[in-house]
Amino acid sequence: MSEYRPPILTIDGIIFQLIDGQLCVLLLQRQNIPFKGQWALPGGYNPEGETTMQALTRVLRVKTGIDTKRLGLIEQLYTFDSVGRDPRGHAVSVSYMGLCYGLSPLGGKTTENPQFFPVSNLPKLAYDHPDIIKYAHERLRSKLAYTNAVFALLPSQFTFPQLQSAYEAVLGHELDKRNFRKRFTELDLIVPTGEFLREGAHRPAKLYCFKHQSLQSLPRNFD
Amino acid sequence: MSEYRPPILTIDGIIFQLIDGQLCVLLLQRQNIPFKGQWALPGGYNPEGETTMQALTRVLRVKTGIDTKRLGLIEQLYTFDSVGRDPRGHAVSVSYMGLCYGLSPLGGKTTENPQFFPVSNLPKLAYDHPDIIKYAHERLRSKLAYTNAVFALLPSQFTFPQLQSAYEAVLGHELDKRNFRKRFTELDLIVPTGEFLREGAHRPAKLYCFKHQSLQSLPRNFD
DNA sequence: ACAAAAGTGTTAAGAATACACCCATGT
DNA sequence: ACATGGGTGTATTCTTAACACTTTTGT
Repeated sequence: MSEYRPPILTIDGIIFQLIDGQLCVLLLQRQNIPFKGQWALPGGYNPEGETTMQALTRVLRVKTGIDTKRLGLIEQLYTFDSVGRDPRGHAVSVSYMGLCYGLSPLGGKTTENPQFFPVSNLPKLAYDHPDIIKYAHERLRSKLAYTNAVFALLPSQFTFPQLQSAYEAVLGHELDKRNFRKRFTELDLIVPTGEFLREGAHRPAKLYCFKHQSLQSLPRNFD
Repeated sequence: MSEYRPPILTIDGIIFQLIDGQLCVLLLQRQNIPFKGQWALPGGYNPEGETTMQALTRVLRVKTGIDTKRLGLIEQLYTFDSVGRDPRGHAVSVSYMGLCYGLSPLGGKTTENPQFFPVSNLPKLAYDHPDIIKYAHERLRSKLAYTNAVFALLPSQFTFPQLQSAYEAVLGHELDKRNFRKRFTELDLIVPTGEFLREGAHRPAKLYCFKHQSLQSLPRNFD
């Protein structure tokens, strides 16, 4: 087993965020071949001695200025390993899905122009990244349906309309306002903070916060 | 990037089968250090140029005599990558869950004594394999709840009591016979073959087969 | 005739869906 | 006073859950 040679190991991050009621994903513009100039998911090499999670943290920090601690939720998605997926050679990519809120401006001294794009309107993408994003969106949809994962897409205080609009953006269809409020209230996941959000010429909205900022599964599904 | 060194890449298979109404998992007894003599999931190295699925197929064939074509369903589970999980060095393992029926005797000229063990009564296991099996069982449970995955645990012809018992073995609790039959019948996944299974001093059971032997998700959940 | 597992329907409780008006604010 | 989005309840349909006896066979 001494002449054993492993494939290259890489990681990719699919970082979702809601912007203007739209589900968006973080992309950057490649500065090198292959796919120079094209948009791609943030990703990079995973060397020996580093876990995939550590590699992801490093890559996100260096290439996008995002600290993984600012992701409200992060979980391993899938490992993509088609031999031909990277033109440079056999590369196995462990992908992670992350959810965040309010990271739009993207500090960091990066050269790769990181930006969030609406998943409904993506630019031409490098590698098999369109498939990976589709897969991640699918996973996110079901995650939202049977867990409290929305918390990671919202600010610490939020209104019921914001909460509902987060669900609608991810699920891709509208929900009935009264039924949504009734069901979500019964789940007993959120409490009113006592404050209100005033914005515009209309009734202010009650602010709520989640009781727990950790993932838990729900007894019944949203869809 | 020329001095980049990847971790070792390995694959592991979690192969489930029902035996005597119990959910069982395939293990083999290690002949080499580390963990010499202990039971472990079938697994092995994934060299450059081979997909994880190809590596799994090769390893299962060589170590257990099982052809992956005889698995009714196989899907990627998770990638385990704690740096300390293999005492020989940093090894990242892509795991696959497989479901099969009737592979008990295990042909093949193997030296590692492959055997199926009930998940409720496992021997001492090497590595982090107890965690991996727990994770796989959890996934299987939810897979059975919202897809037609049972087909992969049953013979091509089966009775309603066998079908129900497969669910009970995986879910770990009993189901109401009449409700189960009603709901499963409504799903319209199976058709009577016209034959009967006679075994013992009681009424023979109608045999059914699945309309499709491919994974599809169900509108409503079993649990 | 008896033991053993297969097969079959109904009812009641709970969950999901559809639906329309009043409320609080800024201009 | 009016435009804007926030907030609220009920009736109907569908789904789930609980439950007991008859049928067919082998011995």
